[in-house]
Amino acid sequence: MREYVEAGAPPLPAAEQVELAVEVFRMLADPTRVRLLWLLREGEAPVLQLAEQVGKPQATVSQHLAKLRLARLVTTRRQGAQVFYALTNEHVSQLVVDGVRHAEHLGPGVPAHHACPALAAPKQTR
Amino acid sequence: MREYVEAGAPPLPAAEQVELAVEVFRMLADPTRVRLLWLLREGEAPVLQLAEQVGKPQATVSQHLAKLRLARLVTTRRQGAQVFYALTNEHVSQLVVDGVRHAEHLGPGVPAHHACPALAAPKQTR
DNA sequence: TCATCGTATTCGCATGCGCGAATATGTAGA
DNA sequence: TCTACATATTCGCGCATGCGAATACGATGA
Repeated sequence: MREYVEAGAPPLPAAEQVELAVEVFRMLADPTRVRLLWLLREGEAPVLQLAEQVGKPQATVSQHLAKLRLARLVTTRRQGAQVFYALTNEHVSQLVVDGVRHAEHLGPGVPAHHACPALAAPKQTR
Repeated sequence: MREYVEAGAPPLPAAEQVELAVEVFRMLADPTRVRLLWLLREGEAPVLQLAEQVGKPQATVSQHLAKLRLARLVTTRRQGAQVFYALTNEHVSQLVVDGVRHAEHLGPGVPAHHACPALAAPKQTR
């Protein structure tokens, strides 16, 4: 059995890419922001509406939206005095959905269903 | 107080689900842990090897692996004095890959001042 | 049993972040 | 102009966390 090939060059991705990915994950590492992004999947919305829907003060939501905007996860559109926020692309939506769906499989007792039909979850190592 | 809105906009997912997803994202919100998970995509590995590959002291890597284990993202297998860590399932791997690939999509120019001292070089002894 | 290696844990420091309260900016309408 | 509304920003507190150094635990072999 051959193991991995270890040389002086590990298969690590570029450092900057890791940093960028971490930046995105850090944005998703907050319940309020996840809820905001989740709501924005339905379409654009102004700040006050989002604030009411997530049950947080307007200033807090504005701060979170600002961070999400800096991280390029959402974009803005002015209409009169209001500012409508929207997801930058569906990739963001996909990440959020995947995270939440993955969470289903991780409960305190891992009671999730298995995608394996007729197989009692053997150890399929990749 | 219920935090559910019945204004035609459906959907905030269950609170516990959001919390679980956030916990997963928080695990991914650290460069060292992302690198560890990335390396584990190649297969299981003991702590010291991982420590050398990510260029961090053994104690630090052990702490991160412990957190990942508590979050159910990795599993352990003893063989003699060593402990081999491995990814729990492919969902984890998928999330990491998606995050990194999404990072590529964002490209350069994320936020503002980003004086990142982060270099994945395994020779940085801080 | 002791000695050694691999791993896990504890401690203290510094940093970053979410939150709330108060305030500033800015945009329309009368 | 002034007024009202929507959003953005600043400040300070409290809490969580990554890191390194030192140490403790655990398993193997002589």
